[in-house]
Amino acid sequence: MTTVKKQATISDVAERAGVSVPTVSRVLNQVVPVSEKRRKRVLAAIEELDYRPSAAARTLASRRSRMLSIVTSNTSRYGYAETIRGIELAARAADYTVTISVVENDDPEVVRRAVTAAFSQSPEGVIVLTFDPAGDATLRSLPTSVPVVALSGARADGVPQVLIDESTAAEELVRGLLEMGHRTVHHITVPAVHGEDGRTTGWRAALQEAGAPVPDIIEATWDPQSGRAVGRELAADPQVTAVLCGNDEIALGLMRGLVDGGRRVPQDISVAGFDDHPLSSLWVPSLTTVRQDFSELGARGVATLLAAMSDEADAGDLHTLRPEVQWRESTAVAANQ
Amino acid sequence: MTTVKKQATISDVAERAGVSVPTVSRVLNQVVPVSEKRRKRVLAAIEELDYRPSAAARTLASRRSRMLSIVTSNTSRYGYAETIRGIELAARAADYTVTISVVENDDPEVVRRAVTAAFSQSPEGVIVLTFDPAGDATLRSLPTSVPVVALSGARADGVPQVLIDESTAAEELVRGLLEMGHRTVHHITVPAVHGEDGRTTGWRAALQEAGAPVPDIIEATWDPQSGRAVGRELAADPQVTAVLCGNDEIALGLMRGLVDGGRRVPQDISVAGFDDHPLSSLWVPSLTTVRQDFSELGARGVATLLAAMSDEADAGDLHTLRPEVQWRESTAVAANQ
DNA sequence: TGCATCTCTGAAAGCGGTATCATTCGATAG
DNA sequence: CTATCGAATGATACCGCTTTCAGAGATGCA
Repeated sequence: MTTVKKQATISDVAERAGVSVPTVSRVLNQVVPVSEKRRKRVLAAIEELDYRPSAAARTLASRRSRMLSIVTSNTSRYGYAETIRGIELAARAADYTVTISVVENDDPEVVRRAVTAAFSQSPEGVIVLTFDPAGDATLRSLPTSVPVVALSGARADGVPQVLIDESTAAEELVRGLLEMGHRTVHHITVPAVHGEDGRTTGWRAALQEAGAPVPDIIEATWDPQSGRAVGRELAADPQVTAVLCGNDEIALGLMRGLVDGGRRVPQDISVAGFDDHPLSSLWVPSLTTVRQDFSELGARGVATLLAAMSDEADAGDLHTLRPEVQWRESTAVAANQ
Repeated sequence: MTTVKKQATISDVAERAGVSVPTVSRVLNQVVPVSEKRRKRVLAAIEELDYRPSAAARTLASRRSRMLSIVTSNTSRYGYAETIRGIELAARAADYTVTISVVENDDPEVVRRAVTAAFSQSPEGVIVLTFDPAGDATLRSLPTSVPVVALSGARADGVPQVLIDESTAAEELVRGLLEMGHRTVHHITVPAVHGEDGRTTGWRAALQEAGAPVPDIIEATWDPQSGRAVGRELAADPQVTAVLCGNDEIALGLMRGLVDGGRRVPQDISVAGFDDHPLSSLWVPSLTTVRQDFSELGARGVATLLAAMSDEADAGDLHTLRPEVQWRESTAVAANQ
């Protein structure tokens, strides 16, 4: 079985180096100067004993956990995973450790447990991914004992926030599609926050501005297979010539469903997604989509949170990221009927 | 700015409930009985003060952090993300919190920093994802002060391990392809652990067993675009009629590259992947691949680690998961030439 | 050389819990 | 009513580190 040898403590190091415990602490935290002579001895002792400070003891004594907590409903889906990666990178650069707590859905009890888990480590700040109802519900039930930042695609009140301006990008996409001769653009959504997400808002605005009909919204789940099911249905509807999807995974599923139903993309139907999933440019046809810089979103989230933690930010703060439309093969001029 | 009110401590609760501090601790940990009367008072006080125990203080006093640490080179790629999700779920069920530390590559300094980060929280156990060289290097430089489990696609020595038996599945895949009339099967790998991964071993074994030629291995990176580049090259080589890829993302990239080069899948060339990425069944054509249950891998990893933590496991332990071949549209009988 | 002024260092007191152990309480038996 | 014993409770001592705070050395200037 694994050999277990006891971890050295700060007093082991102090003893070995022939200095007091606080002196070791000082060389560790390098804020108060320590004479070169002792400093070297301490460093050597640390090396020899393979000493690693106990984060728990540090947290307790300093009342600073150097931890940030992420609350999210999902860790493996592309946009979430990339955002989390961005957060973890930025946090590490600022010398913070990140813990993740997962809220599967917006059930109050589930939310409560996730919040408790998030706070059990006494984080100095919390980042909530409000891409969906679960994140949204969490945001509303967070204690106010610690600074919070929301990362999202739609506005939320009372909390500093980094927002991806999905709405403008969606408008651009829809406008482009209309210019290609499509009578209107259908829209498939993923379950959104309370109210409406920016993609939907932009989509509707662009249609109305152009005087185009606004079709009923089609609701899908987060599972790409649900896009396929929708695709099979839409394949039968000759009215549909262009579809904007809430994310790329749904779009890819949709394309497959359309093919299942005997339609061709983009000759018969144009399809656009949202996110620029790493596989979307490899699809046949490659997918027109909106590139969102999720890891940048995460990094900005951390920056905003650190600002809030040092009182340099407030609840009104709003940082906006401009996503970028990528026109690719899955969209084309409308067929002459 | 965000309102900050001070967190209640255990002695606030004790005072409010009119009991001693240890009594509060006992109702919290419910291991020693407490009279119903006091118990109720304590619970009420906890509720009223919105008290949440400090994990740091607990860790320090009990020498049990209730933390598990994952070391991984990647958090957003499919297989990794799913495994991490499985770990997090299983850990939570066992009342453990999970921290992740990322090793970007196998540079010794990078590895050292990741190890330090992983250990700073005094985890009670560590899970290493040894899917690649970075994870592998980490495993070799981990201190032995804490139980470790490796999650992997190839054998590693001296550590309890959960292994996906890729080799058998790869053999099955190659054998199937040969039976479809392909002269041989080419193989594209992703950067592997030292030595060879199970996919490659199984691939070679099946070819040799059938007396088929064993082509040179083609090396790709973890980036799906590298698969596309390979595809464009292979499209020009008439010898190539079947390709086994190290993972689905490469396979999807490859298919795109083949299409770019004017070849059809599966009519001209059969392609198979590894992982059963959620999008692989939606591709056109849908991808033949090997379904790996990553979240089960994570769950088993936690189970094994918990066993090791209670001395019920040892370094020789090896649990094996049998993945399952999924035959889909991207593979077909060889064209008559 | 003497004294004020900085620097650097160590002693001591916690941070918020848990573990140990002695004590008290309450119920039962005699 | 008292003796007895187990169950419930509280006092006390840390866990490993940081944070005062005061003292010891080193340095500068008169």
